[in-house]
Amino acid sequence: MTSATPELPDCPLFYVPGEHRPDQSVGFLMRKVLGSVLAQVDAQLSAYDMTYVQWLPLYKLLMKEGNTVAGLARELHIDPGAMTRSLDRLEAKGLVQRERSTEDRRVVHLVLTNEGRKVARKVPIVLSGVLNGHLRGFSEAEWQLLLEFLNRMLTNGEAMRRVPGP
Amino acid sequence: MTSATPELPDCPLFYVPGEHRPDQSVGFLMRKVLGSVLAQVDAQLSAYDMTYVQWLPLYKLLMKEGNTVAGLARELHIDPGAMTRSLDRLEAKGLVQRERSTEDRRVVHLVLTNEGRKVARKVPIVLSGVLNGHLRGFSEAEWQLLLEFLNRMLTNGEAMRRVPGP
DNA sequence: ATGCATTGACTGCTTAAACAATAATTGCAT
DNA sequence: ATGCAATTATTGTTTAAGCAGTCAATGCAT
Repeated sequence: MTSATPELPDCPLFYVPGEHRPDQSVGFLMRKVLGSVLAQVDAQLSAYDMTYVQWLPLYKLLMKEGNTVAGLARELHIDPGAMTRSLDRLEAKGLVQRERSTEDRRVVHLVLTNEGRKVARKVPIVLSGVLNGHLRGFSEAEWQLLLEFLNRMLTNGEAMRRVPGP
Repeated sequence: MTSATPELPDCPLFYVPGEHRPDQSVGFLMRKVLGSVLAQVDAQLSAYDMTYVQWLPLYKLLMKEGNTVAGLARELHIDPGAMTRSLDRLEAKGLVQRERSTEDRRVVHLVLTNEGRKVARKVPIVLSGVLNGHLRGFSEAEWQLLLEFLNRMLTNGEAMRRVPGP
């Protein structure tokens, strides 16, 4: 109809299938950066018998952003089934408790134990330290620019989800 | 000894534990961006009964960057055990073949089947399209800057690994 | 040349997340 | 009010990755 180009007209051509160089791919690099951050965070959190992913629901509970299985699953963009099993592990460690609701007997209310609250509050310290460490040498402006880039990529991604790509 | 600050002296303080805002965290944003990229790539690859992570070893084989279980595991920074099971699935799909080495009878040589080669070559097309889509509106300079930022974070991460943080 | 450490592949167990199916509620529409 | 649709939590199954342990083969040192 329009032309023979397989890409949308206003799409940059930074990446061309023929010359695929992983070390110049934002996706590949971001995977590595994220892997580095996660590894160091988890290494420090192992002292509390905790990991980053296990902390996420605890933090949501602490911040009162959800207090049911389905609520947390929606917040964390994961499957309710996965959430159930995550909570099984957290409950086994004595960090959260399940309490069947009396108003709506389908829902289970989740509450942090004292131990859970204590652990949940320690994680942001580790997180901040590791992130700051990875940003050593960055100016405030550079940091803001990086955040802007990431937000723009996210917006582009959502736009593509609405209008599936070429 | 030196001072009371809990951070290394030349570490930026972009993130402070007290005021933890996930939507301003590079880690959190990168997780979301990467999730978006991966979801769209895998959605398109499902047409070939393939996923991004399953493609990685195929690509390494295609590029002749490793042709044994241990070699691929090292290249992809994953556990040899995980690699074995990945290859089980790829072999079951008829994309790779195992051939016990005759020189060193411990090693298993991996070879792409014709089907495997065909699939492996299709993935970079999808990958490029999705990445370009996420970079819509980026100038060449901005893209380069983003790559530079990521590389600097990676270097910082490696430095921290050598000298474990504060 | 024998002994021991290393390497390569594999297996069992755990965490994690996705999809699908199920059972028990709840709520809404006719 | 009864029936059906939606919601909630859970369980099974698959893919994936990590750690630890096993077994066979190799190679190096004494």
